[in-house]
Amino acid sequence: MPSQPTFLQKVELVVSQIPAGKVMTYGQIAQCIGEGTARLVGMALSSLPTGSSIPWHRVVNVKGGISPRANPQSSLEQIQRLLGEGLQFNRNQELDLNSYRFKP
DNA sequence: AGATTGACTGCAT
DNA sequence: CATGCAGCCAATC
Repeated sequence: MPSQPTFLQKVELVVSQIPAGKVMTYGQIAQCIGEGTARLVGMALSSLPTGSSIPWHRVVNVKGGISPRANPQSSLEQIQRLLGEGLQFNRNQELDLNSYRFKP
């Protein structure tokens, strides 16, 4: 009998619901879960193991861009994956949330 | 067990 | 418009 789901697992559940070509902000995910805050979402994703089946690359900050992180190589990978899904970055290296934000 | 950290966000200056 | 600070709370040491 499994124990109660951790916050991390709740985040994984919501993130896995994001369709390709769309993105969600940290705060939006926290609100969708109904518990925690944007920071907790970011921390949860930081603890995800490499090769996770979770589309964590579809999670961006409220600006539609990639937040600065401990491992810059990972942010680059996130951009590459989003480009591969057909999203387009503007000259500020940010996405247009008015078009790409996933609205449940 | 308690202290520190951090992939955020909004408001103030 | 840029920069600073406070609040949020699980995960980690």
